[in-house]
Amino acid sequence: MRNSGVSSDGFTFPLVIKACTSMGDSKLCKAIHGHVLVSGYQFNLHVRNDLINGYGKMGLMEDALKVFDKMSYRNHVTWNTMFSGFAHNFDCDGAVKMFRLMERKGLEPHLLTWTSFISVHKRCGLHDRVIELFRESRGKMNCSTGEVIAVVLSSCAELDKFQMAKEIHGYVISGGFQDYMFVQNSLISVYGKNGNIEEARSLFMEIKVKNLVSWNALISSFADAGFCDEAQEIFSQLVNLDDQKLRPNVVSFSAVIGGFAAKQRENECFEVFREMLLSRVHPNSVTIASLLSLCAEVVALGIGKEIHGYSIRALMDKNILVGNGLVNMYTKCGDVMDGCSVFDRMEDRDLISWNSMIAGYGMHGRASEALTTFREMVKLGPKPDVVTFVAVLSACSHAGLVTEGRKLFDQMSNEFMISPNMEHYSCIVDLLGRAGLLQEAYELIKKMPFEPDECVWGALLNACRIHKNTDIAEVIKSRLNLESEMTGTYMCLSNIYASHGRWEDAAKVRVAAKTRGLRKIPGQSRIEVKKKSYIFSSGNSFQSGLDEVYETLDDLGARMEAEGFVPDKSFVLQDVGDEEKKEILNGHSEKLAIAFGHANIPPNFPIRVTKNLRVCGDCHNWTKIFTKVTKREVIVRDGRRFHHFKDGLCSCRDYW
DNA sequence: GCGACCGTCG
Repeated sequence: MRNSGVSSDGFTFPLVIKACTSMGDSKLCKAIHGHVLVSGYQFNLHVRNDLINGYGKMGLMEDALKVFDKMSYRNHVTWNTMFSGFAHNFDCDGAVKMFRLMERKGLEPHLLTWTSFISVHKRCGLHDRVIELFRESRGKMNCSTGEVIAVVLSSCAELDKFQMAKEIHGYVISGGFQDYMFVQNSLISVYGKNGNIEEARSLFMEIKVKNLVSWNALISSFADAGFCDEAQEIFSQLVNLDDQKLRPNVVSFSAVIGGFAAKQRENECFEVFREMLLSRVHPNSVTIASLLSLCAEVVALGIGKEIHGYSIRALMDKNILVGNGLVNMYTKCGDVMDGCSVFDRMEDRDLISWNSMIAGYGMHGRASEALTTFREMVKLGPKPDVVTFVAVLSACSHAGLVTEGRKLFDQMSNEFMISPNMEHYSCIVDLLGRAGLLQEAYELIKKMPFEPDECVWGALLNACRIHKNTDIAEVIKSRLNLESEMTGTYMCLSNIYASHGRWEDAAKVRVAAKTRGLRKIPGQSRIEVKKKSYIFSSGNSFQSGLDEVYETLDDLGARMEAEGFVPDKSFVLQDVGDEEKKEILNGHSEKLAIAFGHANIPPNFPIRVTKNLRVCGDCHNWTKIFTKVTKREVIVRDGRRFHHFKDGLCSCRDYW
């Protein structure tokens, strides 16, 4: 057009600017801006609004502001476009400043102003503010838009405000928004997050023309509610539609993968991931984070490392979600050093990054590193939250740092203004209890501002077991909630009796638990051999390779006995299958308990494991299972904790 | 005769 000598006008420029914006070509946009300046259209309102829009969408808010500042005449679209720019750039402060400026100028916000202004709060995660602003806007405008309703419903879902969502659903119907697809999609999602999948499904059926978001909302509703097979079924329906406009995207795949990951169904999870790659749908940070979280839960270090490699090749390793997932995966798979090096290399760290690293150090018994990281976080990082304190307190508890733990517990409420919850009390009781300060722990429980739960009593009970105190154990027994489903507490009590040779009392507690139909969920162990994960648990038939495990255990047991090791029999084996009972009789399982359970491994105890075997996970009774064996070091996992044995010395206090 | 600003899902 320009080559043929036709000049642009106030209609041409907006179209070209829009094209630049959709290509994300900011250089070209600036060049067009130059043409605007020399061709006399710099005062055209439409052109200027489009320039503001383009710069805002391309992340150049400074350029957008320059255009805005130079304008002597602005209309409501100008203001709305600025708010939209702040929203796209997650700049809530900028939007708030602009809103105040607007008020100072005596301008009333339009419906679309409210939409953008509310949206920026949602994008910045300020969901409470979204709801406040929604009320304010409805009060002032006496109406709303479907777009705002979609945003507010999504914030309700984030805040678990399902009652409010229902009220807004009422407003949707009375206000005539019920046929608006964006609102319908949002409603599916909020009902789905509340676990009301039938309502989500019927809302979905009511949508006449469904888009991909509608499908994804339904798939994730089922996946979130734990119905991953149904989620996959809906996903297949979507695939079978064979509609060019409705091809599953990264969100659809990630929802199904996330559903299987949450259920620790790794086979299905990786199968869907493979399908995703074959369909040439590119995974993003959310997909990778789901897979890493699965690897962490099922202790699949090999696959976790492959995913780490994939994320590097896909240039995603700098992403904060991926980084957090890697720190979590490495530390939970027993590789605290690799977790640490990922953390050190992260360019941005959020609350979750810091919490994951502190918890990672804590579960490996590296309390001093956990505390150093915590202090560093206080100095440079985000404000510690409830999870941070669970991590530091349990780190102290694991390492027996009583003074530090007490100090942190006080600081938590006095300096950080975080009131301790049940988990924090469990940690501090565990800390004091393990240190033998049973009376102090008991006094603390009595002073708790709310009713202690089974975890708190369980921590004290466990301390009674360690320090062979039956007096306090008896008191706890009377305080235990009889409706409790915490079978672990009963089993601990039973073990205390057993350790004192009070076999009848031990049996009574067990019978009491059994008559109420309480059964301990069997502990499960996992072993990763050649990138394949094997699961075994007591009472179940084992997969192949068990002979090798027993061979190793026999070897360990024999060596321990040869070193003059005396087994700690304070635990009794319970809820075992017939096969295990036979093994207990022939002494096999006792060796297992010795090897993994409660060993005072003597100094310089030679640890040799055949055929590079790696076993991980936990069994309730035979709690400690090897996770990683190198020439000089053995890492053992006990629930969420890790114990490092090096040259016969263990970093865990229990083994001193 | 033509335009600008808002939104839902992992």
